[in-house]
Amino acid sequence: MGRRGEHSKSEIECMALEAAEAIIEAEGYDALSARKVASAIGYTVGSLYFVFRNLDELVQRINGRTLDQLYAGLIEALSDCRHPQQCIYALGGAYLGFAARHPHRWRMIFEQQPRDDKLTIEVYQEKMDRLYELMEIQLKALAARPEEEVFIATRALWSGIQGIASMTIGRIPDSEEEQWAHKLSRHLIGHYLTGLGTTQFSSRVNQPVGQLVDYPK
Amino acid sequence: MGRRGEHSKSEIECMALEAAEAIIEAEGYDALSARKVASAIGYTVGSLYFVFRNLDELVQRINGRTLDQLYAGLIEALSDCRHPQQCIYALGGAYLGFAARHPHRWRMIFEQQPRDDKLTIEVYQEKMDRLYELMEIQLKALAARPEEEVFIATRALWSGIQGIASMTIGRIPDSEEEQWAHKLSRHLIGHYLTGLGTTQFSSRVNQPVGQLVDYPK
DNA sequence: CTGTTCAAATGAACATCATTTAATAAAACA
DNA sequence: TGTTTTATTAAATGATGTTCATTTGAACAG
Repeated sequence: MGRRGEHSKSEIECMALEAAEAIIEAEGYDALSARKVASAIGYTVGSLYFVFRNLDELVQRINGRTLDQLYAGLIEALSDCRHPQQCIYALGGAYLGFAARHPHRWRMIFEQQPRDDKLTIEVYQEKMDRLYELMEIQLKALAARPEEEVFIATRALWSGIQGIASMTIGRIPDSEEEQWAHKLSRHLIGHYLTGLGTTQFSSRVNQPVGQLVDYPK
Repeated sequence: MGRRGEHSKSEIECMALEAAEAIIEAEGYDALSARKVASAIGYTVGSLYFVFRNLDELVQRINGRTLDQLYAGLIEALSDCRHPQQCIYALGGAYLGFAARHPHRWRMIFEQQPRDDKLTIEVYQEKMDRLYELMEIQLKALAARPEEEVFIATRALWSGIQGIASMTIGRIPDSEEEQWAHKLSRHLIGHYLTGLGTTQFSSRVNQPVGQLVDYPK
């Protein structure tokens, strides 16, 4: 039972975040409850509300930390690659690897719904932009393009990888699932970049078999 | 107050599903509750459990219906296109349109987590495969490729579109968001298909500026 | 018309949840 | 030592999903 002054406010905060993360990692988001977190750190529910405004805030804090860890993982992955294209593959692989290793926490980022609070969303968005930026840098290095196009390409590519993760990565870690995710990722990135490359000079030099028709503007 | 024998079991089931869909569409998944559905159809909670095993089952039934509607929308979209590539754009556009028009029900499909019941998941998977198939047909028509590659391409492309939807479509309908989603979709599909087309004959005829390096097998 | 049957429908009960708040106890300070 | 402050708790509130004993009313038997 947390004795008076045994832990500072920020210590309790940290303990709570770690306990909550452990619960989520082990049993999933639905298993998270204020009482469970409180008892895990040796306090009662009320104390949690002394530190966090509500459970939503706790979840958003965890999401922030998860995004930070993800960012660190991507940075780490970039140290193993040289050429921009290699780096893009590395980013995709690192993202999928993280999602596969921490499926519950990763899903939580996208499944939480903030009822109010635009402020926290801004911090959130900032962390997301940081992730985007890593891809943007590689795309810029790959080919000189108008800023607008790089912006779009970045979002399209990240979205594609995110989609692969969300369609293939289940609730419990499964190495076969992850392999499949990586395969899809390499396929999508590979062909997308090839397409980006060919349209650099001319958008329709190579008409494939079948009738390739331009999308109506 | 539902009088004795006023509605058959399947009628109540249908009423409940429609009421629940209306609640979700209007207030989101979190606003759904057994009591709310029951009172909406003029019955009490207990009666709901006479028809559905639990709320999870009701949600899965709704998801099934949503997937059916989505499928119908995609079929509809295919009637407006001629060439395979046009059709692929149309599929992507129809998917994003549906997600934008019914954000809550669309999200529910991916956010629900089945604790048990592999049986319902099979029906579920079957409906998903039907969606995949629509894309698969177009890809096959676009270019003759090994079956395995078409299989992968189908999943990669759908995943990409799904990712775009999940990253851009928020909780409340917003036409600007939807426009942005469509833009990303056209971009991703366009370059991906171009890439797929160029690699049909040779995988590296057009080396872009910057160093294009093959992904290590 | 009366009594019995039986499934449909109910509403209360249970356990759990997030959140609030009045009470308390310990530390800090006078 | 007495007062103030505040960290901490326990209990209360109202909502949730789910269960179940009870009731109700329609259909049928005599």
